[in-house]
Amino acid sequence: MDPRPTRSRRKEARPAEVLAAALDCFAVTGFAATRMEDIAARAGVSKGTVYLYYPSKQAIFEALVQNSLVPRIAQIETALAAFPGSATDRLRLFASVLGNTIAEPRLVAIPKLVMAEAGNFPDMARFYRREVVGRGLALVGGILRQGVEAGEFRPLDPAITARLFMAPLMLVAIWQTTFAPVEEQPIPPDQILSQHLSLFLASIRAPGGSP
Amino acid sequence: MDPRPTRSRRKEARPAEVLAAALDCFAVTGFAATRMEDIAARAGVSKGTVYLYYPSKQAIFEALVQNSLVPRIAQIETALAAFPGSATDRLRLFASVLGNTIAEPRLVAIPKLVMAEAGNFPDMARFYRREVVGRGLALVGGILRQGVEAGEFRPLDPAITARLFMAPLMLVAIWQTTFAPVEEQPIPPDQILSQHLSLFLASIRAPGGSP
DNA sequence: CCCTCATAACTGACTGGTCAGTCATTAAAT
DNA sequence: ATTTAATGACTGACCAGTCAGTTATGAGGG
Repeated sequence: MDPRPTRSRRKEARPAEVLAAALDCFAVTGFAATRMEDIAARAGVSKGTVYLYYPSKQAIFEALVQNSLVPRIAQIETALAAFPGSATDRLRLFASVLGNTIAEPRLVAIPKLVMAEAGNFPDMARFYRREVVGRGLALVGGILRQGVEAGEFRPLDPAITARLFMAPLMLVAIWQTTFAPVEEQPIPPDQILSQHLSLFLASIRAPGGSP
Repeated sequence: MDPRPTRSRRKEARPAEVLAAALDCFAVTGFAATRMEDIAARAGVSKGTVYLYYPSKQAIFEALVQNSLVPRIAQIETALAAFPGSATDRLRLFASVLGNTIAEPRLVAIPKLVMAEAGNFPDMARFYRREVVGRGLALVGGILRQGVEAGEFRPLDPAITARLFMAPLMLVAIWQTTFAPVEEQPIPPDQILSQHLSLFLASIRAPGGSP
């Protein structure tokens, strides 16, 4: 009579489902204000089941950070390693891949959570700083250094300039998840990003370079 | 015998003291994880006294946002109105005043809190968007428009470019309060900001302008 | 093919602790 | 003596985490 069983046994699928549900909840209410029952309900499961796969709320948070962003960074790293173009083209590629990531509010929620909870979970902040931010800055810094050596960019400090390159990307990400629901006349993110790319590239281009 | 009275009655000073204490607590543990007793203790007062002046924890949060940043923005607005220089100089002034604000971790904590709690308190997000972010962007946009009209900057979209100007300022602010305690070899914020100013101004300067 | 039975995935009522907010009492100030 | 700022023990709600009990599943036996 009942078409679908009220209970199902799917040991393999649960962890990922729980993580996805937790991310949805954390993204709108934050870490502290999210109840384990909320996560369970959204995952279509009871609270006890959540504890079968994760020993605590903090463990879910940690798994979330490790699962979602580190693979994404690794993917960008390999894409860039396989891409032989000029430094300018590689910066464009980086910005476009990261721009796509930023368009997913669920992924952007994670850095926001890390920032908000850095005081409560300093180990996670350290992990995130090293494995996500550090690797991202290293990638951009490497491209900048390559461009300077090739005479494509004027001399500049790669570490500082990498941060300046990333800043508008971060800002757009944060904006999307903080003020977008409240915005009256939103500006499309890609307009901001393409304007950023053209201003930024113009400002670091070596004097003798082609337009 | 007791040098200082265990109780003192200072109706006037309490609200500000409570706000200052609350800001300190929120800054390190976030809104949800801060207990009213923590705030009271840091203000040198009992929990009941806090409730004499603020009806709830959320009310403290709201008062904090209204008290700390709106005056600061107003102050920048009047400073700029009284400052007659070129658009370039006015941008420099804006950046330097905001740079000083950013150097105070206690003030930077507020936007971080607003971002983290935007989902729980959408009214506060709206207020902050309008009274702080909106006014800041309007100021920068106005300067940019003035510069374009004066032939000082090349033609550009003031709304978009204002956001690009603000991005590194925001990034430095967030960085200072998130990763700085975790950083091995920190980069001084003013190095980032001065590099940003020189790159940004170079990229928007009109072709015929002076170096 | 149907019917145990064993296994373990799953459930949700319960516990223990925490904390926002209250209020009867205390004491400073005038 | 009166007023009112200040106190802190108390209450009621809420929730992370537990565990005794329930049920899906599939193996083995008839």
